[in-house]
Amino acid sequence: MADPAPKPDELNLGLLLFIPYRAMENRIFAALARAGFDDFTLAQARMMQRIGPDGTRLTDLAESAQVTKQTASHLVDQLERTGYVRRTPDPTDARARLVRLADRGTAAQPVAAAVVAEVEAEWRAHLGDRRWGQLRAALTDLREITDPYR
Amino acid sequence: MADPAPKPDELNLGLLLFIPYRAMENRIFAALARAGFDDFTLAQARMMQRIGPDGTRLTDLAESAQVTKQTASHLVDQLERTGYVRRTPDPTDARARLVRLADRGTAAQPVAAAVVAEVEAEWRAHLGDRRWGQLRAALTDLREITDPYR
DNA sequence: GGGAACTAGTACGATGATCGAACCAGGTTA
DNA sequence: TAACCTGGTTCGATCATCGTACTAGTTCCC
Repeated sequence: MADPAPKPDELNLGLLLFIPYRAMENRIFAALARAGFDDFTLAQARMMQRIGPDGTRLTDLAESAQVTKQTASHLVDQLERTGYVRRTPDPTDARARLVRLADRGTAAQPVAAAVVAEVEAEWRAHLGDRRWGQLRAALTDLREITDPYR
Repeated sequence: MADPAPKPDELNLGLLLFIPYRAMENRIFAALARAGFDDFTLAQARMMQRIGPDGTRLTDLAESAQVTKQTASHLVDQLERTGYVRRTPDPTDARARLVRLADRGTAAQPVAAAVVAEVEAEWRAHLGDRRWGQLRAALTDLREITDPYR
């Protein structure tokens, strides 16, 4: 670590990525809290965000969020207790269970989606359509060599 | 939260930013560990990374890393105990103290810088010079509206 | 088929990270 | 100088995270 940023525009790319990442996360989290969904933590939200429409296995959630299975399990436990998600059996594998959004989770979803759209619109307006497209494209491309999950 | 990624290329930008951010962080952390700097945690590294060449105030570190002053203080305590940083008085304000890299910290610095350079080179090779430049430029621009610190 | 090896998930216990509240000392302002 | 603000610390509680160990179901291969 320690790349003490000689000039403002020469921040290492890690920091450069971190800044908008946290900004997005904070915006979503704050908006959900304002809408009454204030009974979960940021770590729990990070799990929930990764649940697919047809449910997602715990192991996949853990891998995607880069935490251990135990941590993921712990967070899902809490989300289950507060009614955001539920575990259902995986028909294709009796060992596995699919984590799905429950009532409270599906209620929160459109709120989150709206904020994502809002923030993305702001950023797009700031950058302009062309540069916005380039940013998305570059990040999507980077995924190929940086995403251990995919 | 919960934007259950309909198609791979339509991940919300938060996730798209998270993936390479964590990839970079993990690479640096792993390389430092291999080089013998294995006696600090990721959270401590996140602090250290933000220390400027002339020292940085605790409050600034906390704000930049988006943790509370208490957390930052706690992490700096540990880094001080293991010889990575030290606190020196701030000549311009007797209340404040500047957190600076100590011997072990300055020893780790070139290792970290080398990995950052290596990873950036890989990414640049993958994207091509032009797209790489666009990515950096777009992220730097985004900072203007997403960086509460700056 | 049947055992070996592997995978999904859970349980337990320890440590780390993080926060809120309260506080102190040095600065700033009127 | 009194009131207020700001940088930092201390204390205690809670949350997040991991390593180790375990159970149950699956896959592989002779």
